[in-house]
Amino acid sequence: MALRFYNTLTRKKEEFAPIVADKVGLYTCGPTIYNFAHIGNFRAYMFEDILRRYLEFRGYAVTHIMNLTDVEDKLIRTCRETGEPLKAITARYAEAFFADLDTLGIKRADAYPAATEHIEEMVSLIKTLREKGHTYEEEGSIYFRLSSFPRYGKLSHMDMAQLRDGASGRVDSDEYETEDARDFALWKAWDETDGEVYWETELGKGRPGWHIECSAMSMKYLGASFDIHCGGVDNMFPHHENEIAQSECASGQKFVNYWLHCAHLVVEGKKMSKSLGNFYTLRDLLEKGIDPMAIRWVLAATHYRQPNNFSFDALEAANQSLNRIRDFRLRLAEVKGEGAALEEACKKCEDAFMTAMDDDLNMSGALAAVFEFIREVNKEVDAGQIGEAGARNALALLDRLNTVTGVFSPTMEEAVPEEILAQVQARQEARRARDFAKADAIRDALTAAGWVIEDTSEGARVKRL
RNA sequence: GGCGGCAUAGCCAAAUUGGUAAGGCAGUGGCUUGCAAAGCCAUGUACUCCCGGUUCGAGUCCGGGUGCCGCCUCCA
Repeated sequence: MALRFYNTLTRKKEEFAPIVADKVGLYTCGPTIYNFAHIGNFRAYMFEDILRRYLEFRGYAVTHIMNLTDVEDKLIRTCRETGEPLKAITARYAEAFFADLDTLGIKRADAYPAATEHIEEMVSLIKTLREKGHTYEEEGSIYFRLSSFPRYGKLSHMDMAQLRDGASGRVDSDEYETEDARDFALWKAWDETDGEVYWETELGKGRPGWHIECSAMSMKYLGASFDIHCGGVDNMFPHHENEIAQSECASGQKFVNYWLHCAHLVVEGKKMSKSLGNFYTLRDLLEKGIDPMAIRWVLAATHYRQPNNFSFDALEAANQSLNRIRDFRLRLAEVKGEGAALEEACKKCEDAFMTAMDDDLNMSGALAAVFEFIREVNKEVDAGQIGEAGARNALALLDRLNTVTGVFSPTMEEAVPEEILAQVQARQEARRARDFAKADAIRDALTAAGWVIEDTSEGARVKRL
Protein backbone atom coordinates (compact mmCIF):
# COMPACT_ATOMS: atom_id res chain seq x y z
CA MET A 1 0.00 0.00 0.00
CA ALA A 2 1.23 3.41 -0.84
CA LEU A 3 0.21 6.79 0.41
CA ARG A 4 -1.04 8.98 -2.40
CA PHE A 5 -1.98 12.63 -2.57
CA TYR A 6 -3.66 14.71 -5.21
CA ASN A 7 -1.03 17.24 -6.19
CA THR A 8 -2.44 20.52 -7.46
CA LEU A 9 0.79 21.04 -9.35
CA THR A 10 0.20 18.04 -11.60
CA ARG A 11 -3.56 17.63 -11.14
CA LYS A 12 -3.00 13.99 -10.43
CA LYS A 13 -2.82 11.64 -7.51
CA GLU A 14 0.80 10.86 -6.87
CA GLU A 15 2.55 8.42 -4.61
CA PHE A 16 4.05 10.36 -1.73
CA ALA A 17 7.82 10.27 -1.47
CA PRO A 18 9.44 12.67 1.00
CA ILE A 19 12.74 14.37 0.29
CA VAL A 20 14.31 12.77 3.36
CA ALA A 21 13.12 9.27 4.19
CA ASP A 22 10.61 9.13 7.04
CA LYS A 23 10.57 12.89 7.47
CA VAL A 24 8.05 15.41 6.22
CA GLY A 25 8.30 19.17 6.05
CA LEU A 26 4.80 20.60 6.08
CA TYR A 27 3.87 24.25 5.68
CA THR A 28 0.29 25.41 5.98
CA CYS A 29 -0.92 28.95 5.44
CA GLY A 30 -2.24 30.27 8.70
CA PRO A 31 -4.69 32.96 9.72
CA THR A 32 -4.53 36.71 9.61
CA ILE A 33 -5.12 37.39 13.27
CA TYR A 34 -7.34 40.43 12.99
CA ASN A 35 -10.57 38.79 14.09
CA PHE A 36 -12.00 35.50 15.34
CA ALA A 37 -11.54 32.73 12.81
CA HIS A 38 -14.76 31.44 11.26
CA ILE A 39 -15.89 27.91 10.73
CA GLY A 40 -14.74 27.96 7.11
CA ASN A 41 -11.20 28.80 8.20
CA PHE A 42 -11.25 25.81 10.48
CA ARG A 43 -12.26 23.51 7.68
CA ALA A 44 -8.82 24.07 6.18
CA TYR A 45 -7.01 23.79 9.51
CA MET A 46 -8.94 20.59 10.21
CA PHE A 47 -7.89 19.09 6.91
CA GLU A 48 -4.29 19.99 7.67
CA ASP A 49 -4.63 18.46 11.12
CA ILE A 50 -5.91 15.19 9.67
CA LEU A 51 -3.12 15.23 7.11
CA ARG A 52 -0.48 15.81 9.75
CA ARG A 53 -1.96 13.19 12.08
CA TYR A 54 -2.14 10.59 9.34
CA LEU A 55 1.43 11.24 8.24
CA GLU A 56 2.45 10.63 11.84
CA PHE A 57 0.28 7.54 12.02
CA ARG A 58 2.15 6.31 8.94
CA GLY A 59 5.40 6.74 10.84
CA TYR A 60 6.68 10.02 9.42
CA ALA A 61 8.34 12.55 11.65
CA VAL A 62 6.47 15.69 10.63
CA THR A 63 7.70 19.22 11.05
CA HIS A 64 4.59 21.34 10.75
CA ILE A 65 4.93 25.10 10.35
CA MET A 66 1.98 27.49 10.25
CA ASN A 67 2.44 31.21 9.86
CA LEU A 68 0.51 33.93 11.62
CA THR A 69 -0.08 37.00 9.52
CA ASP A 70 0.16 39.86 11.97
CA VAL A 71 0.76 42.77 9.64
CA GLU A 72 -1.45 43.36 6.65
CA ASP A 73 -3.96 45.85 5.21
CA LYS A 74 -6.99 44.85 7.24
CA LEU A 75 -4.98 44.93 10.46
CA ILE A 76 -3.61 48.34 9.70
CA ARG A 77 -7.07 49.61 8.94
CA THR A 78 -8.30 48.26 12.28
CA CYS A 79 -5.42 50.01 14.03
CA ARG A 80 -6.34 53.24 12.33
CA GLU A 81 -10.02 52.91 13.16
CA THR A 82 -9.66 51.84 16.77
CA GLY A 83 -6.42 53.52 17.70
CA GLU A 84 -5.34 50.25 19.25
CA PRO A 85 -1.72 49.24 18.68
CA LEU A 86 -1.10 46.44 16.19
CA LYS A 87 0.44 44.15 18.78
CA ALA A 88 -2.53 44.46 21.10
CA ILE A 89 -4.92 43.37 18.39
CA THR A 90 -2.84 40.50 17.11
CA ALA A 91 -2.03 39.21 20.58
CA ARG A 92 -5.74 39.04 21.40
CA TYR A 93 -6.72 37.16 18.29
CA ALA A 94 -3.71 34.88 18.33
CA GLU A 95 -4.76 33.79 21.78
CA ALA A 96 -8.33 33.23 20.60
CA PHE A 97 -7.04 31.27 17.63
CA PHE A 98 -5.05 28.88 19.79
CA ALA A 99 -7.95 28.44 22.16
CA ASP A 100 -10.17 27.53 19.21
CA LEU A 101 -7.63 25.01 17.93
CA ASP A 102 -7.65 23.34 21.33
CA THR A 103 -11.43 23.30 21.44
CA LEU A 104 -11.54 21.47 18.12
CA GLY A 105 -8.76 19.08 19.06
CA ILE A 106 -6.47 20.38 16.35
CA LYS A 107 -2.88 19.54 17.19
CA ARG A 108 -0.44 22.38 17.53
CA ALA A 109 2.07 22.93 14.76
CA ASP A 110 5.74 22.80 15.68
CA ALA A 111 6.00 26.54 15.24
CA TYR A 112 3.75 29.49 14.47
CA PRO A 113 6.14 32.09 13.12
CA ALA A 114 4.70 35.59 12.99
CA ALA A 115 5.42 37.88 10.09
CA THR A 116 6.51 40.78 12.26
CA GLU A 117 9.16 38.62 13.86
CA HIS A 118 10.69 37.76 10.50
CA ILE A 119 11.15 41.14 8.89
CA GLU A 120 14.87 40.50 8.62
CA GLU A 121 14.40 37.26 6.71
CA MET A 122 11.96 38.91 4.34
CA VAL A 123 14.25 41.84 3.70
CA SER A 124 17.08 39.46 2.99
CA LEU A 125 14.93 37.46 0.58
CA ILE A 126 13.84 40.61 -1.24
CA LYS A 127 17.46 41.70 -1.52
CA THR A 128 18.36 38.39 -3.10
CA LEU A 129 15.54 38.79 -5.60
CA ARG A 130 16.72 42.31 -6.35
CA GLU A 131 20.28 41.12 -6.94
CA LYS A 132 18.99 38.52 -9.34
CA GLY A 133 17.03 41.09 -11.28
CA HIS A 134 13.48 40.05 -10.41
CA THR A 135 12.38 43.32 -8.87
CA TYR A 136 11.87 46.98 -9.62
CA GLU A 137 11.09 49.96 -7.49
CA GLU A 138 8.29 52.49 -7.80
CA GLU A 139 7.83 55.31 -5.31
CA GLY A 140 9.74 53.48 -2.60
CA SER A 141 7.88 50.20 -2.97
CA ILE A 142 9.49 47.12 -4.40
CA TYR A 143 7.63 44.89 -6.82
CA PHE A 144 8.22 41.46 -8.23
CA ARG A 145 8.49 41.48 -11.99
CA LEU A 146 6.36 38.57 -13.10
CA SER A 147 7.70 38.61 -16.61
CA SER A 148 11.02 37.49 -15.13
CA PHE A 149 9.52 34.17 -14.11
CA PRO A 150 8.12 32.41 -17.19
CA ARG A 151 6.77 29.47 -15.22
CA TYR A 152 4.34 31.74 -13.39
CA GLY A 153 0.82 30.31 -13.39
CA LYS A 154 1.88 26.66 -13.39
CA LEU A 155 0.14 25.83 -10.14
CA SER A 156 -3.19 27.51 -10.76
CA HIS A 157 -3.01 26.92 -14.50
CA MET A 158 -3.75 30.54 -15.07
CA ASP A 159 -2.99 31.85 -18.50
CA MET A 160 -1.32 35.18 -17.92
CA ALA A 161 -2.33 36.64 -21.26
CA GLN A 162 -5.99 35.96 -20.55
CA LEU A 163 -5.64 37.16 -17.01
CA ARG A 164 -4.55 40.49 -18.28
CA ASP A 165 -7.46 40.64 -20.70
CA GLY A 166 -9.88 39.63 -18.05
CA ALA A 167 -8.61 42.16 -15.60
CA SER A 168 -8.32 45.06 -17.98
CA GLY A 169 -12.02 45.57 -18.21
CA ARG A 170 -12.55 45.84 -14.50
CA VAL A 171 -9.44 47.18 -12.90
CA ASP A 172 -8.76 50.84 -12.89
CA SER A 173 -5.16 50.73 -13.95
CA ASP A 174 -4.53 54.15 -12.45
CA GLU A 175 -4.62 52.53 -9.05
CA TYR A 176 -1.62 50.47 -9.86
CA GLU A 177 1.87 51.76 -9.59
CA THR A 178 3.19 48.59 -11.12
CA GLU A 179 4.57 48.21 -14.63
CA ASP A 180 2.13 45.44 -15.15
CA ALA A 181 -1.10 45.11 -13.19
CA ARG A 182 -0.22 41.54 -12.25
CA ASP A 183 3.04 42.39 -10.53
CA PHE A 184 2.80 42.22 -6.78
CA ALA A 185 4.42 44.11 -3.94
CA LEU A 186 7.32 42.60 -2.03
CA TRP A 187 7.87 45.70 0.07
CA LYS A 188 5.39 48.51 0.58
CA ALA A 189 6.69 51.98 1.25
CA TRP A 190 5.23 53.70 4.27
CA ASP A 191 2.51 56.29 3.84
CA GLU A 192 0.49 58.22 6.39
CA THR A 193 -2.37 55.66 6.37
CA ASP A 194 0.06 53.12 7.84
CA GLY A 195 0.43 55.18 11.01
CA GLU A 196 2.84 53.59 13.42
CA VAL A 197 3.08 50.39 11.46
CA TYR A 198 6.45 50.40 9.67
CA TRP A 199 9.99 49.13 9.83
CA GLU A 200 13.13 51.02 8.98
CA THR A 201 15.20 48.62 6.90
CA GLU A 202 17.76 48.61 4.13
CA LEU A 203 14.82 48.64 1.76
CA GLY A 204 13.52 51.85 3.26
CA LYS A 205 10.73 52.69 5.64
CA GLY A 206 7.77 50.45 5.11
CA ARG A 207 6.42 46.98 5.59
CA PRO A 208 6.52 43.65 3.79
CA GLY A 209 3.92 42.55 1.25
CA TRP A 210 1.78 39.62 2.22
CA HIS A 211 3.20 36.94 -0.05
CA ILE A 212 6.82 37.29 0.94
CA GLU A 213 6.23 36.18 4.52
CA CYS A 214 5.27 32.64 3.57
CA SER A 215 8.28 32.27 1.30
CA ALA A 216 10.67 33.65 3.89
CA MET A 217 9.32 31.71 6.84
CA SER A 218 8.70 28.39 5.13
CA MET A 219 12.22 28.34 3.73
CA LYS A 220 13.69 29.42 7.03
CA TYR A 221 12.09 26.59 8.95
CA LEU A 222 11.85 23.87 6.31
CA GLY A 223 14.60 24.63 3.82
CA ALA A 224 14.56 25.95 0.26
CA SER A 225 12.87 22.75 -0.88
CA PHE A 226 10.33 20.95 1.21
CA ASP A 227 7.62 18.33 0.92
CA ILE A 228 4.09 19.61 1.39
CA HIS A 229 2.43 22.99 1.27
CA CYS A 230 -1.28 23.36 2.03
CA GLY A 231 -3.92 26.02 2.02
CA GLY A 232 -7.42 26.75 0.91
CA VAL A 233 -8.20 26.79 -2.81
CA ASP A 234 -8.57 30.53 -2.67
CA ASN A 235 -4.90 30.81 -1.78
CA MET A 236 -3.83 28.99 -4.90
CA PHE A 237 -3.93 32.17 -6.90
CA PRO A 238 -2.24 34.47 -6.49
CA HIS A 239 -0.74 33.74 -3.08
CA HIS A 240 0.82 30.34 -3.68
CA GLU A 241 1.72 31.21 -7.22
CA ASN A 242 3.60 34.23 -5.89
CA GLU A 243 5.30 32.15 -3.24
CA ILE A 244 6.60 29.83 -5.90
CA ALA A 245 7.85 32.71 -7.98
CA GLN A 246 9.63 34.39 -5.06
CA SER A 247 11.09 31.23 -3.62
CA GLU A 248 12.26 29.57 -6.79
CA CYS A 249 13.74 32.76 -8.21
CA ALA A 250 15.64 33.31 -4.99
CA SER A 251 16.85 29.78 -4.35
CA GLY A 252 17.06 28.36 -7.85
CA GLN A 253 15.45 25.19 -6.49
CA LYS A 254 12.06 23.62 -6.68
CA PHE A 255 10.12 25.15 -3.81
CA VAL A 256 7.55 22.49 -2.92
CA ASN A 257 6.93 18.96 -4.14
CA TYR A 258 3.30 18.47 -3.15
CA TRP A 259 0.66 21.19 -3.11
CA LEU A 260 -2.56 20.17 -1.38
CA HIS A 261 -5.55 22.46 -1.49
CA CYS A 262 -8.67 22.25 0.57
CA ALA A 263 -12.08 23.06 -0.92
CA HIS A 264 -14.34 25.57 0.75
CA LEU A 265 -17.12 25.17 3.18
CA VAL A 266 -20.65 26.37 2.51
CA VAL A 267 -23.35 26.68 5.14
CA GLU A 268 -26.74 25.17 4.42
CA GLY A 269 -25.73 25.03 0.77
CA LYS A 270 -24.93 28.71 0.58
CA LYS A 271 -21.76 30.69 0.66
CA MET A 272 -21.15 31.82 4.20
CA SER A 273 -21.76 35.54 4.58
CA LYS A 274 -22.81 37.90 7.27
CA SER A 275 -25.67 39.25 5.20
CA LEU A 276 -27.19 35.79 4.83
CA GLY A 277 -26.93 35.26 8.56
CA ASN A 278 -25.05 32.02 8.08
CA PHE A 279 -21.66 33.31 9.13
CA TYR A 280 -20.34 31.47 12.17
CA THR A 281 -17.25 31.66 14.25
CA LEU A 282 -16.49 28.68 16.42
CA ARG A 283 -17.61 30.73 19.41
CA ASP A 284 -21.01 31.37 17.81
CA LEU A 285 -21.58 27.63 17.56
CA LEU A 286 -20.40 26.88 21.08
CA GLU A 287 -22.84 29.47 22.39
CA LYS A 288 -25.61 27.46 20.77
CA GLY A 289 -24.52 24.54 22.91
CA ILE A 290 -23.03 22.51 20.08
CA ASP A 291 -20.52 19.83 21.00
CA PRO A 292 -17.12 20.81 19.57
CA MET A 293 -16.56 17.18 18.65
CA ALA A 294 -19.65 17.26 16.43
CA ILE A 295 -18.13 20.28 14.70
CA ARG A 296 -14.87 18.42 14.34
CA TRP A 297 -16.75 15.49 12.86
CA VAL A 298 -18.57 17.59 10.28
CA LEU A 299 -15.39 19.41 9.29
CA ALA A 300 -13.33 16.25 9.04
CA ALA A 301 -15.74 13.71 7.59
CA THR A 302 -16.01 15.18 4.11
CA HIS A 303 -13.18 14.65 1.69
CA TYR A 304 -10.98 17.74 1.75
CA ARG A 305 -11.24 18.38 -1.97
CA GLN A 306 -15.02 18.24 -1.88
CA PRO A 307 -17.03 21.32 -0.93
CA ASN A 308 -18.21 20.74 2.62
CA ASN A 309 -21.86 21.53 3.28
CA PHE A 310 -22.02 22.58 6.90
CA SER A 311 -25.52 22.42 8.33
CA PHE A 312 -27.29 21.94 11.61
CA ASP A 313 -28.74 18.69 10.32
CA ALA A 314 -25.21 17.50 9.66
CA LEU A 315 -24.19 18.52 13.19
CA GLU A 316 -27.08 16.53 14.61
CA ALA A 317 -26.16 13.51 12.53
CA ALA A 318 -22.57 13.88 13.69
CA ASN A 319 -23.78 13.96 17.27
CA GLN A 320 -25.61 10.67 16.77
CA SER A 321 -22.54 9.13 15.19
CA LEU A 322 -20.44 10.23 18.15
CA ASN A 323 -23.00 8.73 20.51
CA ARG A 324 -22.86 5.46 18.66
CA ILE A 325 -19.12 5.30 19.10
CA ARG A 326 -19.26 6.35 22.75
CA ASP A 327 -21.96 3.77 23.51
CA PHE A 328 -19.86 1.17 21.79
CA ARG A 329 -16.96 2.00 24.06
CA LEU A 330 -19.14 1.84 27.16
CA ARG A 331 -20.41 -1.53 26.07
CA LEU A 332 -16.94 -2.91 25.50
CA ALA A 333 -15.79 -1.69 28.89
CA GLU A 334 -18.43 -3.91 30.49
CA VAL A 335 -17.41 -7.10 28.70
CA LYS A 336 -16.05 -9.77 31.06
CA GLY A 337 -14.72 -13.28 30.82
CA GLU A 338 -13.37 -15.48 28.07
CA GLY A 339 -14.20 -15.16 24.40
CA ALA A 340 -13.10 -14.02 20.99
CA ALA A 341 -10.02 -11.76 20.90
CA LEU A 342 -11.11 -10.03 17.69
CA GLU A 343 -7.62 -10.00 16.23
CA GLU A 344 -8.83 -10.58 12.71
CA ALA A 345 -11.65 -8.09 12.88
CA CYS A 346 -9.30 -5.45 14.25
CA LYS A 347 -6.78 -6.06 11.53
CA LYS A 348 -9.43 -5.97 8.84
CA CYS A 349 -10.73 -2.67 10.15
CA GLU A 350 -7.32 -1.08 10.41
CA ASP A 351 -6.37 -2.25 6.92
CA ALA A 352 -9.55 -0.83 5.43
CA PHE A 353 -9.04 2.38 7.36
CA MET A 354 -5.53 2.76 6.00
CA THR A 355 -6.47 1.83 2.47
CA ALA A 356 -8.99 4.64 2.50
CA MET A 357 -6.68 7.18 4.11
CA ASP A 358 -3.79 6.22 1.85
CA ASP A 359 -5.97 7.19 -1.07
CA ASP A 360 -5.66 10.95 -0.72
CA LEU A 361 -7.08 11.00 2.82
CA ASN A 362 -10.48 9.49 2.18
CA MET A 363 -11.94 10.08 5.64
CA SER A 364 -15.44 9.02 4.66
CA GLY A 365 -14.13 5.66 3.59
CA ALA A 366 -12.02 5.38 6.72
CA LEU A 367 -15.00 6.14 8.96
CA ALA A 368 -17.09 3.61 7.06
CA ALA A 369 -14.50 0.95 7.89
CA VAL A 370 -14.83 1.80 11.57
CA PHE A 371 -18.62 1.67 11.50
CA GLU A 372 -18.53 -1.72 9.84
CA PHE A 373 -16.22 -2.90 12.57
CA ILE A 374 -18.55 -1.55 15.24
CA ARG A 375 -21.55 -3.32 13.75
CA GLU A 376 -19.68 -6.62 13.55
CA VAL A 377 -18.41 -6.40 17.09
CA ASN A 378 -21.76 -5.28 18.48
CA LYS A 379 -23.28 -8.36 16.96
CA GLU A 380 -20.77 -10.56 18.71
CA VAL A 381 -21.27 -8.74 21.98
CA ASP A 382 -25.00 -9.44 21.64
CA ALA A 383 -24.18 -13.09 21.13
CA GLY A 384 -21.90 -13.11 24.17
CA GLN A 385 -18.94 -14.24 22.11
CA ILE A 386 -16.50 -11.49 23.03
CA GLY A 387 -14.02 -11.88 25.83
CA GLU A 388 -12.20 -9.27 27.85
CA ALA A 389 -9.17 -9.58 25.61
CA GLY A 390 -11.31 -8.88 22.58
CA ALA A 391 -12.89 -5.87 24.19
CA ARG A 392 -9.46 -4.57 25.12
CA ASN A 393 -8.20 -5.07 21.57
CA ALA A 394 -11.19 -3.28 20.10
CA LEU A 395 -10.78 -0.35 22.46
CA ALA A 396 -7.07 -0.21 21.72
CA LEU A 397 -7.86 -0.12 18.01
CA LEU A 398 -10.23 2.79 18.49
CA ASP A 399 -7.59 4.60 20.50
CA ARG A 400 -5.03 4.02 17.78
CA LEU A 401 -7.31 5.22 14.99
CA ASN A 402 -8.33 8.11 17.17
CA THR A 403 -4.82 9.48 16.88
CA VAL A 404 -5.83 10.20 13.28
CA THR A 405 -9.48 11.17 13.51
CA GLY A 406 -9.67 12.66 16.97
CA VAL A 407 -13.37 11.82 17.17
CA PHE A 408 -13.27 8.37 18.74
CA SER A 409 -12.61 9.53 22.27
CA PRO A 410 -14.75 8.21 25.08
CA THR A 411 -17.49 10.37 26.52
CA MET A 412 -16.15 13.10 28.67
CA GLU A 413 -15.59 11.50 32.03
CA GLU A 414 -18.02 13.01 34.45
CA ALA A 415 -18.45 11.74 37.95
CA VAL A 416 -22.03 10.74 38.62
CA PRO A 417 -23.19 12.62 41.74
CA GLU A 418 -24.10 10.62 44.83
CA GLU A 419 -27.73 11.71 44.76
CA ILE A 420 -28.09 10.51 41.18
CA LEU A 421 -26.55 7.16 42.08
CA ALA A 422 -28.95 6.93 45.00
CA GLN A 423 -31.86 7.52 42.65
CA VAL A 424 -30.60 4.86 40.29
CA GLN A 425 -30.33 2.49 43.22
CA ALA A 426 -33.87 3.30 44.32
CA ARG A 427 -35.10 2.63 40.81
CA GLN A 428 -33.36 -0.73 40.74
CA GLU A 429 -35.09 -1.67 43.98
CA ALA A 430 -38.45 -0.58 42.64
CA ARG A 431 -37.86 -2.67 39.53
CA ARG A 432 -36.96 -5.70 41.64
CA ALA A 433 -40.20 -5.19 43.51
CA ARG A 434 -41.90 -4.91 40.11
CA ASP A 435 -43.16 -1.47 41.05
CA PHE A 436 -42.70 -0.17 37.51
CA ALA A 437 -44.72 2.96 38.01
CA LYS A 438 -42.28 4.09 40.67
CA ALA A 439 -39.27 2.96 38.62
CA ASP A 440 -40.48 4.90 35.60
CA ALA A 441 -41.16 7.98 37.68
CA ILE A 442 -37.59 7.92 38.93
CA ARG A 443 -36.29 7.43 35.41
CA ASP A 444 -38.34 10.37 34.16
CA ALA A 445 -36.99 12.54 36.95
CA LEU A 446 -33.43 11.54 36.09
CA THR A 447 -34.02 12.21 32.41
CA ALA A 448 -35.32 15.63 33.30
CA ALA A 449 -32.11 16.17 35.26
CA GLY A 450 -30.07 15.25 32.19
CA TRP A 451 -29.13 11.67 32.96
CA VAL A 452 -29.93 8.63 30.84
CA ILE A 453 -30.42 5.18 32.28
CA GLU A 454 -29.93 2.08 30.21
CA ASP A 455 -30.65 -1.32 31.69
CA THR A 456 -28.14 -3.98 30.80
CA SER A 457 -27.63 -7.52 31.97
CA GLU A 458 -24.91 -6.16 34.23
CA GLY A 459 -27.16 -3.57 35.84
CA ALA A 460 -28.03 0.03 35.10
CA ARG A 461 -25.74 2.18 32.97
CA VAL A 462 -25.89 5.90 33.70
CA LYS A 463 -24.73 8.48 31.25
CA ARG A 464 -25.19 12.11 30.38
CA LEU A 465 -28.03 12.95 28.07
C1' G B 1 -15.79 38.47 -19.60
C1' G B 2 -11.39 34.65 -18.54
C1' C B 3 -9.90 30.21 -15.74
C1' G B 4 -11.09 26.19 -12.44
C1' G B 5 -14.07 22.97 -9.24
C1' C B 6 -18.53 20.55 -7.89
C1' A B 7 -23.73 18.22 -8.86
C1' U B 8 -24.82 10.52 -5.98
C1' A B 9 -31.48 8.33 -1.90
C1' G B 10 -35.27 12.90 3.06
C1' C B 11 -30.13 14.86 5.01
C1' C B 12 -24.53 14.17 5.20
C1' A B 13 -21.34 11.42 2.08
C1' A B 14 -17.83 7.29 -0.44
C1' A B 15 -16.85 4.51 -4.79
C1' U B 16 -9.80 0.63 -5.54
C1' U B 17 -9.69 5.62 -10.69
C1' G B 18 -14.61 2.45 -16.97
C1' G B 19 -16.92 -3.19 -14.54
C1' U B 20 -22.36 -2.77 -12.81
C1' A B 21 -23.79 2.32 -6.53
C1' A B 22 -19.89 2.08 0.84
C1' G B 23 -20.96 4.20 5.43
C1' G B 24 -23.54 7.57 8.84
C1' C B 25 -28.11 10.23 10.27
C1' A B 26 -33.39 10.24 9.90
C1' G B 27 -37.83 6.89 8.71
C1' U B 28 -40.47 2.07 8.66
C1' G B 29 -41.13 -3.28 10.31
C1' G B 30 -39.22 -7.09 13.57
C1' C B 31 -36.05 -9.38 17.71
C1' U B 32 -34.62 -7.98 22.61
C1' U B 33 -36.74 -5.06 27.03
C1' G B 34 -41.73 -4.95 32.54
C1' C B 35 -41.84 -0.36 29.30
C1' A B 36 -37.75 2.19 27.41
C1' A B 37 -32.71 3.11 25.95
C1' A B 38 -28.68 0.75 23.68
C1' G B 39 -27.84 -3.26 20.28
C1' C B 40 -29.04 -6.67 16.28
C1' C B 41 -31.90 -8.07 11.76
C1' A B 42 -34.84 -6.44 7.66
C1' U B 43 -36.39 -2.43 4.64
C1' G B 44 -35.29 2.75 0.08
C1' U B 45 -36.90 0.73 -7.71
C1' A B 46 -30.93 6.04 -5.93
C1' C B 47 -33.56 6.83 -14.33
C1' U B 48 -25.80 8.74 -9.84
C1' C B 49 -28.70 17.23 -12.43
C1' C B 50 -30.43 17.20 -17.92
C1' C B 51 -29.41 15.92 -23.35
C1' G B 52 -26.25 13.51 -26.63
C1' G B 53 -21.65 10.54 -27.67
C1' U B 54 -17.41 6.81 -27.09
C1' U B 55 -17.40 1.61 -25.13
C1' C B 56 -19.16 -5.19 -24.56
C1' G B 57 -19.86 -2.04 -20.24
C1' A B 58 -19.81 5.05 -17.64
C1' G B 59 -21.43 7.92 -11.36
C1' U B 60 -16.64 7.43 -13.46
C1' C B 61 -14.30 9.33 -20.31
C1' C B 62 -15.91 13.16 -24.43
C1' G B 63 -19.37 17.24 -26.24
C1' G B 64 -23.47 20.49 -25.09
C1' G B 65 -26.88 22.47 -21.36
C1' U B 66 -28.64 23.89 -16.29
C1' G B 67 -27.44 24.99 -11.20
C1' C B 68 -24.04 26.00 -7.16
C1' C B 69 -19.09 27.38 -5.60
C1' G B 70 -14.13 29.41 -6.07
C1' C B 71 -10.18 32.39 -8.28
C1' C B 72 -9.06 36.57 -11.61
C1' U B 73 -9.46 42.73 -6.16
C1' C B 74 -3.58 40.60 0.02
C1' C B 75 -10.84 35.89 2.29
C1' A B 76 -9.24 28.73 4.38
